[in-house]
Amino acid sequence: MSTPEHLRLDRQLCLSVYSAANALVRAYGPLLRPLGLTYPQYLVMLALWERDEAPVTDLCARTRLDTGTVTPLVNRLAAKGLVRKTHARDDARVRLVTLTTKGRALRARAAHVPIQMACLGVLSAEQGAHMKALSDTLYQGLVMHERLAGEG
Amino acid sequence: MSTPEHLRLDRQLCLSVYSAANALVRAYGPLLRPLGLTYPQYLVMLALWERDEAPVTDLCARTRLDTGTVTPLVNRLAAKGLVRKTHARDDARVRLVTLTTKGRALRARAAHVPIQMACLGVLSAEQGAHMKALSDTLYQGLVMHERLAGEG
DNA sequence: CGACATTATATTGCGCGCAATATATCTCGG
DNA sequence: CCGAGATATATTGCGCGCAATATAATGTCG
Repeated sequence: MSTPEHLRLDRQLCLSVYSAANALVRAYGPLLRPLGLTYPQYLVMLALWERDEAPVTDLCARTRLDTGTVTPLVNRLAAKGLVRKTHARDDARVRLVTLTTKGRALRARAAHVPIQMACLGVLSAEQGAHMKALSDTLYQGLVMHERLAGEG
Repeated sequence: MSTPEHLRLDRQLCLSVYSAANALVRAYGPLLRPLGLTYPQYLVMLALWERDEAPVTDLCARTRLDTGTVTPLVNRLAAKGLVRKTHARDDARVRLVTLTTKGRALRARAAHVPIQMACLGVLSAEQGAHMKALSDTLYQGLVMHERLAGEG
């Protein structure tokens, strides 16, 4: 018997999104390797380049990564001398992640990265914008769903 | 000084796609765990449910995973008794991955998975179709780009 | 004040993604 | 037939994703 429509691999939205995301991360590789960063590390650095200092939880929220990923990742950034971890004065639980001079300096060398990626020219500006909007909708819808399931 | 537009985290298409893909895989978790499958394992099973037997390379191509991922993954599927590995008669290099009876039987229990996912209702049918088209375009463009870079 | 939930972070274990490398086996030109 | 590439698969090492768990500090409410 033949495969029902909905089980066909080429019909799965998830495979398309999954493989596109993986290919995207691979595409960043050649641009980030010279900077000594992986793609998720780059996300955290982007967050810090916007604000020199942030609690781990804040980095998790803005990069959409989880604490199990961010804690060791930040330790690796610290080992490279790009960030430092300090204690917040008002709340002994929170660890502030702070850019070092070296970490701040890396921003200049990273400035070309988004530009180069855009220049791969795989999607037009409108396609990119549309894809971003749909991805954000999907992300937020799924996260919402997780929350609901988590309570019930 | 403030962050230039193109370095702003909330402007990155890649973060949107990346986090959407991760959320999608997480969303499959509760549906696949009862079947004893991870999401990439599910992709390989989908490929095999379409055709009982396939060389590893063929599975890689259809699931868009690479050999370093698929080889140990298939070994885990074999350990669960869902597949078997045999030798092709005509070419001693290729290993055929074959569904076992147990693996074939699992298809019935997986039939509801795509339906349940669709019923999360995060994207409309048109949005889903559009997102799939854009994702495939992005994937194929990036893979094309990898190939070109790989040669030069 | 003291039990108890909540919050911030860290840790562990397993599977995956990927680059790099290794090892057969095949193909093809000479 | 022989040797140079090409092809199919496997292996290794590291970083990440995530669920589950642990630990400590904070907040809250009786």
